[in-house]
Amino acid sequence: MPRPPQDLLQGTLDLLVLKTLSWGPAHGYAIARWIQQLTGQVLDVGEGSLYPALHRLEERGLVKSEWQLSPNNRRAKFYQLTTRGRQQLRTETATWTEFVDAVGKVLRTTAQPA
Amino acid sequence: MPRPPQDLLQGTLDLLVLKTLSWGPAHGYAIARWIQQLTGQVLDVGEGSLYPALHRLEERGLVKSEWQLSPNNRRAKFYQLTTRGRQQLRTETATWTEFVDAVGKVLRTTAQPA
DNA sequence: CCTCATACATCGACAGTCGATGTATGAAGC
DNA sequence: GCTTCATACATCGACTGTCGATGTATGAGG
Repeated sequence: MPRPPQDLLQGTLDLLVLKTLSWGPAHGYAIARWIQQLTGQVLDVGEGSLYPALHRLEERGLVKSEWQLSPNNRRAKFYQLTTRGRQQLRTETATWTEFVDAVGKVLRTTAQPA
Repeated sequence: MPRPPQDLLQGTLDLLVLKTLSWGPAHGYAIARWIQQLTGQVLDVGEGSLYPALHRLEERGLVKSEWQLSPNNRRAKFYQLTTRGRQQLRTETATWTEFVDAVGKVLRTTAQPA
């Protein structure tokens, strides 16, 4: 029997990155900004977490990278989802939802189970 | 500026345990069962994670323990929330909600932010 | 008796986060 | 020109928590 939710605990970053990339190719810095901005500062992705995550994802073949020039004319490594990455995004989203529901069930229970 | 959500990633277990104990005193084994049962096997709290967590919580003064006899006449250490633990439960629940909302915001966004 | 479920606990391997730090470069102001 | 700032990459070590395995003990049930 699988036990994926636990992996989810520290796997949220991967999910977030994958999702962000589903909007289109982006480089690390932009990914961090978008997440931060979108969540109103609630989520703060440190670069020390982000870059390793990106490398991890690339090694797993979920994203691929390419050096390009950013809009402001600076050298940047753009990441984009692969087909497998898109697939992974779907399954990880589902797992996340399942996990949140499960925690929610516990939090919403007011009486001790039988 | 605080950055609690990240701590939440591996802090979910604490929250779950705190919540479970809010239903009344319980021993470790029962806590694991309840969580597992309530979530329909989705969440599986390993004993190698649970006991350290319990000890951690006790050291932080959020729960206190007492040896007692379980219903089936077996020696067991019963944990119960302290006042500070109840407080902590409230704040951690709020943080969790905030975190889930934040992730949800990212997951529900379909277009690239400005 | 013998086995099973209960119930505690610890251990080492592993992985991921975090803050600090380092580098480089284009843009913008003076 | 010069300095400063934001962009953009990256790595490092310390720390923490999870996980699976393992160990012990004991009451209940056949």
